[in-house]
Order: sequence, then structure tokens, then C-alpha cells
Amino acid sequence: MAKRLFAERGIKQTTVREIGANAGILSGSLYHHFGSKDDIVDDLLRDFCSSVLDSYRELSRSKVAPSEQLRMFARFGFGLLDEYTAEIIIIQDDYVDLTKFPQNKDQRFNYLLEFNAEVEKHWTDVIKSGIKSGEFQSSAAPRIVYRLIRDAIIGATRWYRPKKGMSAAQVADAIVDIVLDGIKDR
Amino acid sequence: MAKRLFAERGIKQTTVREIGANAGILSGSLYHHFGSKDDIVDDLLRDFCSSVLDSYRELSRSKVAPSEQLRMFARFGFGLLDEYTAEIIIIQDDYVDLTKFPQNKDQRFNYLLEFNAEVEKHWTDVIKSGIKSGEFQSSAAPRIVYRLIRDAIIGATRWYRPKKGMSAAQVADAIVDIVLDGIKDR
DNA sequence: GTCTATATGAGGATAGAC
DNA sequence: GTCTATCCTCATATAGAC
Repeated sequence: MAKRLFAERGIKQTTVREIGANAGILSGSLYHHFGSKDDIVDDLLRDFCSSVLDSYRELSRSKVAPSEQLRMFARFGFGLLDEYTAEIIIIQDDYVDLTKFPQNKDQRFNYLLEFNAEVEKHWTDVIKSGIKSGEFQSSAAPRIVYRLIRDAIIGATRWYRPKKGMSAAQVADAIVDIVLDGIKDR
Repeated sequence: MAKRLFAERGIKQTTVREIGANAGILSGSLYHHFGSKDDIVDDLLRDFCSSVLDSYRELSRSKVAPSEQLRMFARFGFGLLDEYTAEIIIIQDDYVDLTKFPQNKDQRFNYLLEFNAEVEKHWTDVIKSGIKSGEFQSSAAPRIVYRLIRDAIIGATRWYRPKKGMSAAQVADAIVDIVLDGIKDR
């Protein structure tokens, strides 16, 4: 899969020759299947983004305490590392390039901006409702808390390996235990 | 400065022509000052790493409670964002490339591996001594706690801007307040 | 559907004039 | 110390044979 290469070396530094070799064909043959290198990237990220957003919308519908909701989000977020490490790395590492001219010619990658905005909204909404209900301290700045957990997930792409050591759910719980204890009102 | 370009676009994607233009000269003239593009990177990172390690060694000498020590580390770490955002971004984003062949030919960038290892040791030593002294819960996994804060610092490079909104020290305290509350024994 | 061959451009680096 | 000019390599993408 091209996504492993993109994640390991970055999009620009992955050549169509490598992608071809990885698929057992030569670079020229790739263009029978894809119109361009960007098309390959686009295919990959579009599916991931819409699938993740569907899940967040679904999770947001469940009526549980904000602390539980937060734990569900974290488990889901860390759980993505089991199957979608590559996509997370690509979006993070190549985000600026992808959303900027010339790579983003015709704004074809603008859905990444919307993706990030919606994910952040799901998280901060939960934190805000926890503050409103009195479960979290009013000093818990929603964006700071969100970023703390999000950055932990992104950072985990650099050390977490599925089926080695802690499971994604265990990592999520370890993080959430610390953060929840830190923002809970008592 | 070339470091801004490296941080914004990545080392490989920054051309010597751009570096030259940024300095007001043509790319050919650059080679009067530097032997190669890698030499420019090396100059930049070597100074940063040794300066940061000196500071950590100095901070580690102070005899205060682990929680205070942790706060000092965090303030120092986030404080780097005021002057060294570029260096932090470069080391993070280009770490794999730099420490791998062929970019790391002759292992010229191996000091980055040592740098990361020593920084991690300073942090985990403090957390371990807090557990030993009973100030922190014994369930506080040192590497998880370290990574949580480190990733918050790295993630902050994507949103923190000096002199806008919160100061680096305020961000550090907000994070430390959450994490310390989450790992303190009571 | 994959191959070979090639067009076209960009990148790092060098040589020598000024 | 900066310029012009150029070498060499490697990148994306295309055309047409098989």
C-alpha cells in the first residue's frame, strides 16, 4: 500500500517509482490506475476522513456523562492507531503542504480543514458540557484539554505499535485517567 | 534565516535556491559560506541541542520537590517555543530522515538520538523520584507522563504564537496543573 | 494492464569570471 | 563574496508497443 510509504517518508519524498515497485509494477503502469500522484493521496484520505467523522457523529449521539464521553472519544482516537496509523501520520505531517498551493490546487484537499475543525468541535463540545454540568472544573480550557489528548494520540504514532506492549485502549485509559483527574471538580 | 524555511517546509523540500533568495544572494554564492546543505542544518541543530542539554543539566541540579521540578521542566520546555520553535519543529519533523541513511551518512546527525535520550532521562528521573518519595501515584508511568507533556509541547508548535494569547509559561502551567493533579497521590 | 522510452522540469553542487 | 553558466541526477508524467 502506498499509504505506508507516504507515512514513512512523506508524500513529496515518496516517488511514483517506489509506489509502483511496492505494488509490483513500474511507475508508468501506475498511471493506468490513477490520474496523478495526488489522486492516490486523495483516495486514501477522503475515505479515512469521512469514516472518522461518521464515527464521531455516532459517538456524540450517545447520552452518557461527559467524563465517559471523553473516555469513549479517547479510546476511539487511540484505537485508530491500530488500523489507521498511516492516515494519521500523513494528515499531520503533510497537512500544511496539502492545504496550501500548489499541492492544494483547486482546493481539492480543503476537506482536511473541515475535518480538523469538526473533530475539534466534537471534543470541545463534550468538555464544555462537562463544565456546564459541574463535572469538570470551570478552569479546564476546552481547547487546551482537547489539544493535550489529540497531541498525545499524534505523538503515539511515533512509539505505539499494535500488538506490542500496551493496547491502544490501555494507552487511552492511562492518558484519560491523568487528564480526567486533572480536570474533575471536587 | 534558513531555519524558518526548514521549519515551514521541511529540510528536503527547502531548496538551496530558496535559502539563497531568503538571504538575498543566489544559490551558488551559498557555497562560499557552507560546504553543503546538510552543513547548514548541522550548524543550526548542534547549537540548539547542546544549549538545551546544558539547561536541563542545570535545572536537574536544583533540589526542589519533584512536582516543582516538573513544573520547571515544563516551563522551560514550553519557553523554548518563544525562541526556538523552528529548531523544535525541524528536529521533530525531520528526525527520521536525519537519523537515517543517506541523510545521516557518516552518522553526522547521531547526536540527535543522544539528545532525545538524555532529555527523556531528565524527565523520567524526576517522575520516578516523585513516585519514590510518595508525591506521585505509583501508577504514574514515567514514560507516559513524559510523553504526554513532550507531545503537548511539540503539538503547541502548531498553534502557539509568542506574544499572542497565552504566554508559554501560562500554557505550561495549564498543562502541568492538569497532569500534576492527575498523578498526585492523595 | 504492463512494458520501454522519453519529454520536461527541478534539485544540489561546481567552475570560473568579476 | 557574488555572479553566470552548467553538470548531473532524479522527479512526474506521457506515448505507444506488446
